[in-house]
Amino acid sequence: MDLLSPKQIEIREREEKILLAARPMIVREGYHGFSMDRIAEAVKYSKGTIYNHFSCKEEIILALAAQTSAKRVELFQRAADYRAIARYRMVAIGQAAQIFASEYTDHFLFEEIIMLPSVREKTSEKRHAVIQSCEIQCMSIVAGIVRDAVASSDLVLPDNMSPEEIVFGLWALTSGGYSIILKSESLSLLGINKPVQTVRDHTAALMDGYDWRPLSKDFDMDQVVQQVNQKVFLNG
Amino acid sequence: MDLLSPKQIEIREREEKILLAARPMIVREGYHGFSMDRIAEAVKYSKGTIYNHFSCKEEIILALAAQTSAKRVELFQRAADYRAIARYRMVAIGQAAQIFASEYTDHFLFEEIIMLPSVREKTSEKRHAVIQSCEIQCMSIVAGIVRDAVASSDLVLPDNMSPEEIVFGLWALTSGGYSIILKSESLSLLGINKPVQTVRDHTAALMDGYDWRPLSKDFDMDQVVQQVNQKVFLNG
DNA sequence: TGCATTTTCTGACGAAGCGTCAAATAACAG
DNA sequence: CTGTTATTTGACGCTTCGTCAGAAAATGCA
Repeated sequence: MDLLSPKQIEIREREEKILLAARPMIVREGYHGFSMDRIAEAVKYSKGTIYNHFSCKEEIILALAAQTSAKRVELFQRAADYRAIARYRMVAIGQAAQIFASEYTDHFLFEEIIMLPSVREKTSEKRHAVIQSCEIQCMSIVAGIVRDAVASSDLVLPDNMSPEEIVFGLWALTSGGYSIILKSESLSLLGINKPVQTVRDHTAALMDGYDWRPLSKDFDMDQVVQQVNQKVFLNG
Repeated sequence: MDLLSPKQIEIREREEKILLAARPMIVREGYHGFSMDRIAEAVKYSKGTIYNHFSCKEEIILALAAQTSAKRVELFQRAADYRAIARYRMVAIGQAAQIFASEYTDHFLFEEIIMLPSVREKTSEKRHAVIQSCEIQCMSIVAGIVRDAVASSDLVLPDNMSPEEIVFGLWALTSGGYSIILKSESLSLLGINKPVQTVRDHTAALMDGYDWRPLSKDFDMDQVVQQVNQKVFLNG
């Protein structure tokens, strides 16, 4: 049963085509290098037609960010479905975040652009809501794991702290870490040589700080990571 | 003894005047709202003269970010000079970061703009180096406190982890946290109501995770924060 | 099929901003 | 006072954005 008319399908496909052409342009030439005229030329449609799909060039970047946001939810869901104790599933979430960061580097560029207030103002609230919903989904996936840990007494929440607030800390640490890694080329100059490993160590330390069992000294982290890569993400 | 000729002083003053006019314009109207023509009009100099000072409009934003970066170093230095055990001085650093985030909200906007690759390419390496040097100073100030903690046996570094790598974790957590607070308007929707407090709790948990003495359960955090605000930052 | 109506597409156009540079002005030196 | 150098100016060329009147295509109907 076709829910979409042929016309709608054509529109969808063209939208896809535009995004497909835009992505490498933005990555290669940055926010300023890419222009609507050049996209129009690349996809062989007139500028007016492009503007029928996207009300401004920022809207295209927003759509690209929405695409990658959805990918992250997928990765997180895969990680959360790993059949293991809560603490190990958190390792899987950490791996998901790392895979996302290395696989979809673009996303961070797009995100920074669309979050600039001047860009945000002129872009559709609706598409922002899509991204926000992905954010909420990721949050609730991870908060679910925290709840499981509490239910099985691996973790006792501090007074006045919700599972979501625990997740907020890990989120801040991870996103902050990767954002510094991408921005600051001087990390090795500062004495940090394996930043990705260091981020992982810190997330472990943070969970240890909340006394989340098993503590990281009480299990073989490398082995769990390897296990997760094999069973969850089918790598190696 | 005058090291600067009257002419040089005039140039300095004009530069200051330009930056002073630009800052609120950028904050109010964002990266796109502000233009060189409008700045020129505001300071009553011609566009050509503005371009004698700053090679492009992005360079102005870079200069503004450099100003605030220096302010952060000041705050961190003040915090590090607090005469107390290392762990309490870390509380002071946390307060410095919080004061910086609330006092110089602009900085985060400027930083995001200048870090965009397309912006970075066209701005002076020299001014970027100034900002990087501020970053290195902050890092070494905090790493110094970590070293003090190690020296007085309050902290034992994990194998293969340097003081700088410890700082990296706290830096990631704090900057990531404040960046989420600024960007994501949906935090309360996600169940996080006092995010600043939560960031503080997480930094404490992270240090607890490394078993940095005294553990946060073994001293009165609120009291130390209050003490720091009074003695170091002269507030309250 | 042929014609009317609606939808979609097009690219020329106005507006605005960037960065330049030849000419005007000011500063200075003799 | 005049010749030389340094600084300032704003008009100009160029690029890009986003629009919109008219062209082209699709659709409906007799």
